[in-house]
Amino acid sequence: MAEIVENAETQAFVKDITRMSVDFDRWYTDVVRKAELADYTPVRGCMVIRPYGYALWEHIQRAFDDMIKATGHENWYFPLLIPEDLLVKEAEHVEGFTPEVAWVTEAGSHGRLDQRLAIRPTSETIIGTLIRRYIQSHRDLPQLTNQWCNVLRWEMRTRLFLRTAEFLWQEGHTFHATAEEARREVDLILDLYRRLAEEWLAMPVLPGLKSRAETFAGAVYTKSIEAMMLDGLALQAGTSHYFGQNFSRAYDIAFTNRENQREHCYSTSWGISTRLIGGLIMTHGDDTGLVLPPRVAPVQVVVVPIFRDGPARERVRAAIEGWRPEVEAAGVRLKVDWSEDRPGEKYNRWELKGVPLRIEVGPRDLEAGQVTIVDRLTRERRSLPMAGLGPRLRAELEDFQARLFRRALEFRDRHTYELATLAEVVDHFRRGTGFVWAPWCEDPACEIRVKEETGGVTIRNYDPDQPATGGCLVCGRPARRRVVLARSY
RNA sequence: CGGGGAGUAGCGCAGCCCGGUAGCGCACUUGGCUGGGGGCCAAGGGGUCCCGGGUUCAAAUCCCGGCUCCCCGACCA
Repeated sequence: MAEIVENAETQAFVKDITRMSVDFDRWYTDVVRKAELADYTPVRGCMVIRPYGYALWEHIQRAFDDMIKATGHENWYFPLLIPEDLLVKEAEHVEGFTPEVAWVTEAGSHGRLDQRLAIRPTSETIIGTLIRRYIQSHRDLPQLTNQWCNVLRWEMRTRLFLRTAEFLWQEGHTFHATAEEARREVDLILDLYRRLAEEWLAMPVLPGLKSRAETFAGAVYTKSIEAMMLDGLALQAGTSHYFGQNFSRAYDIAFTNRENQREHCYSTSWGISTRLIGGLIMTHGDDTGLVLPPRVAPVQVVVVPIFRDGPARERVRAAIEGWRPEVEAAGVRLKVDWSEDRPGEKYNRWELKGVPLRIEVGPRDLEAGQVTIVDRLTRERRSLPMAGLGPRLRAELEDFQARLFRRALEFRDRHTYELATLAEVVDHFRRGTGFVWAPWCEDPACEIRVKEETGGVTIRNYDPDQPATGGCLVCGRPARRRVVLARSY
């Protein structure tokens, strides 16, 4: 287990959450439930996403949706149900997914269906089938489609956000006239994912290529972004796949090129899901609960009014209403907590919910013409003048976002190692976690060997442009790749 | 999907062995005192004891089946 931020102060504050150092998995579940992000339901693997969690998703969604719109992509909606004969056309793809596909076999008074219908585990097959109608000429390309939807995969072990049977995601599916252009699309999206993770979620990631063993079913290659969680495990936070003509051949998605010849399209697909929320929690959280990056926090600044009696309450209210419009005009998502709870309870509740900044406004502040501001990371109290609060809070939030990213990056760096041999790797993962860079010859047998000897450590990904030096950690033959190894979610 | 544990008020749990009026803490409601880090006093409300069968005069308790959650091992965004 990685080191955990813990001191007497934090211990005194938290009664509701299992401490990270005691049980990381329970800590995670406690945070998800106590922060009111999500909860269990009567159906295994299906969760209810509560308003605070859904608001988080909406901010992530908005950020990424804007990015893909700006790069020419369009949103569609494709059906939930996929006829069996259609699903099974791409052999490798089917083989990869059938173990976790759920089927609709009968319907109401209709009784048994002639052909069972799959509930989409992903939509390559249905989208391919439908999109071919709209592609005739190279002039119809590229088709840059995306949809925001739910999918269902019958998972064995489930965890809130990280691996649920039903989850929300975005799946992009694009069709191109040339391999070159499709490959560029895969890289473009991977970079948008990197930016979403780093700039919005303050979550540092390693973009790279997946090994053959970890490649998506039916893909020529898969690229991913990999993040490090606070327990040192890797989280695959987004994937972007290049299919070449695999799907286009299976589903006959073709166009007439400039030479008047019929040619199959080159396609890609890519996705991020509500899993990102799990990643967010495990990247920034602490023993007192969530810590949210301002750019996606549903509430960026919470205001706790302090007063003793009616008149004092009124003065505090007037002061807050005085600067509130300016703050909101500055684009700050502000919440004033007028609930009847005591201030201490409010502090704890909003810290648990990860709100970046808290403002306290009481009689002492009014006299001084200031507010008290407390930071979720440092818990330091400072005073800010009421005048000019809008721009000032904007700046504070930007600073908070930057500090959060820096903190996560430093954590990752502290838990990243460079090792040369299998023996060292086995020894390392016997005692700890984290990322380990190591040289690899690219032989799948060596990859399997690593997984077996370490009990589950896998190659997360690698930079295909980066040269490797030395000998393979397993067989000693000249290395072709410098790969990152980790246990993963 | 195999091995282990759990499900009783919103939450955390006791009661179950040894069948007989369903309990405790927190939360909740009302009133008062309070209010800058989870406050105090008083009075209240709240239960398909996970679901379905069985045994019994009688089941939270015993038996059988199922569902969900947690932990440990094989597949996965």
